[in-house]
Amino acid sequence: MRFSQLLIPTLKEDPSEAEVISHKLLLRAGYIRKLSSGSYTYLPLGLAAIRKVEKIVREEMNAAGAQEILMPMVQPADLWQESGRWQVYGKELLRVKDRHNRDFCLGPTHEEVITDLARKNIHSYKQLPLNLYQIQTKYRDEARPRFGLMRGREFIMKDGYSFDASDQGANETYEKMKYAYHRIFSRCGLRFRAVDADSGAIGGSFSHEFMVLADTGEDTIVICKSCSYAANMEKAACRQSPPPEDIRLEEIKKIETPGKRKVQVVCDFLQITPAELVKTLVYIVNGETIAVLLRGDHEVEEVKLANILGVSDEELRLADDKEIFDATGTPSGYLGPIGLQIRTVADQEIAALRNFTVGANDKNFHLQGVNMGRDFSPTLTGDIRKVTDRDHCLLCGSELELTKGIEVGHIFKLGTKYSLAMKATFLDDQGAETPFVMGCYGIGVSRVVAAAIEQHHDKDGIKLPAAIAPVQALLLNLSPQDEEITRAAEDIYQELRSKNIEVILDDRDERPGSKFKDADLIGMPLRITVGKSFSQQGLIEIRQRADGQTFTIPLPETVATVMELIAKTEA
RNA sequence: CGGGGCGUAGCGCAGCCUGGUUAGCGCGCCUGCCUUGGGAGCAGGAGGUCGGAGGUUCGAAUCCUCUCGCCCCGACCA
Repeated sequence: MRFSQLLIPTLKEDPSEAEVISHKLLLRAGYIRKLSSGSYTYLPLGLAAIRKVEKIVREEMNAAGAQEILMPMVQPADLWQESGRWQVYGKELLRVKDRHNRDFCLGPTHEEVITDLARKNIHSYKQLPLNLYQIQTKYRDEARPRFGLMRGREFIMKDGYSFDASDQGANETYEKMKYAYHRIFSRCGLRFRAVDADSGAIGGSFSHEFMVLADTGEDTIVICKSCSYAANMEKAACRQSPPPEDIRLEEIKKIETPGKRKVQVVCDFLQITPAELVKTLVYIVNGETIAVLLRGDHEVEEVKLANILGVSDEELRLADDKEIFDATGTPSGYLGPIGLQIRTVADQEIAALRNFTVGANDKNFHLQGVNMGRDFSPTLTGDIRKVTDRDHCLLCGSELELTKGIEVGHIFKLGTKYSLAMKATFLDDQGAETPFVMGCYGIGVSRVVAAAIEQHHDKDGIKLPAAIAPVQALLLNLSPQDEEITRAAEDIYQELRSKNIEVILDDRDERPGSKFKDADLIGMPLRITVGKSFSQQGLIEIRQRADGQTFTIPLPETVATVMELIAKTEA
């Protein structure tokens, strides 16, 4: 491939629309162009990188026993009505009508289609287990697409679905997929962690997210500094504070705190720390008003709260000031658990507190010396807060670290949610009609490319890992007018091609400076330069993009050296 | 969906507040000369319904109304 004939529209300046580094570089390096908010055209380099990721995904999925298929992107509404998600899925599901006025949607995911496929074609346990996947463009009408390929409306996804005859079989398949995912992201050259995730609304028993570690990540994950524990915020647990020593329980004192409502203000006024105060939040849960007790320095994790209440997190929200007053007769800021007439959920940390401060349920008053159990009893107690970096690992007690991650993969054990809803069954070895036990496994292929750039770049441009770089080498002919140099560059080019080494020859009539700048920007692992040092000393320069290491060698050794360097990065 | 910002040449921007000649600048693009190891230089040139519609005015990129698009924060995100 010749640079002069490829569409690689590089940009000198950052496009104003891009915020995060991967978005800026993908645009500047001519990998992608935007069509409209959240949808992008993949130009030759961008597509080549995506194909590399796809290739790795295919190899590992096939090796794990999965089979590739391709399902329609436009899906009939009746399947979604059958699973119940036509109503539940919300605005993200882009719905369209055909010429007969029948309802369809653009597939954001394919559980319904695959389950329909299975129920129509799999009838016996002898056909199981079955693991199918596809790599396809997905459409989700995102409320707010952002960050280029990171969160688009339209994006390329590998989605896989497994069908097992038993729960145990499904667990084994899940583990196989987990292993395959580790291999896939390792081969892509990514630093990542698999974290425990909340399987929440989807149902099913467990779920892991594969998170690429990067500051621009949209998700917060919790990882242990010394053991392997890792979880996302919704799921992360930590050690409870130790049970208190024998402390004398004080009497309750009512103290006037005029105008002091915010935790920090009350604490400053009373000369205590937020950890010695218990705040009372009010939630509306399916119309019911519920009080939530939490240490002053902690925050609610709504997914955990929803789980303990046995509802979905969409069914709860914070009450506004008027709702609080109507339900409790007290303005917000002075609420407390003592004497409250509504159901109360306490975070488990409060059990470890003694003689703490709460609102008095009386405007401008707080109570000190309060103790749970003696003075009030919550309806429910449990872990309902977000873990902080001051907490300690549930498994080993070491320090925890909060870090940002980009979700590039997510695996779920679905169980029988869809097979039951859609009556997808087979006959087991006893002749009994049994629902499939399912799992589903997603990888954001286009997002992987963006995440890789977030992790691998410098001030000059992209430094994609060799495994997913569009091509392995960029060959610079610095003087297309110079016959000798051009002949040498062409010879190297032909020889590399004959050895099946992917290479782009920069044969453009540009000055050397521009070629070097573009080379750094588009970021191929190896840069091979034929220029002045060749005409003067017969030497070729090979430079590694990743670490800047440079080799100057005689022309005849060039191709062998290139092959050596490529082999080394693959090892 | 709530809050904020921005739409002027392919890209990045100025001009708008305070209306008034042919609407500017840098980069890119085209032609020629020159130059050739880190985005050179000189000369010439092409390229704009100032996002769109309506209004105010003798006159609108500029003021007003509506509308479309894009970006950011939040909500949302199987």
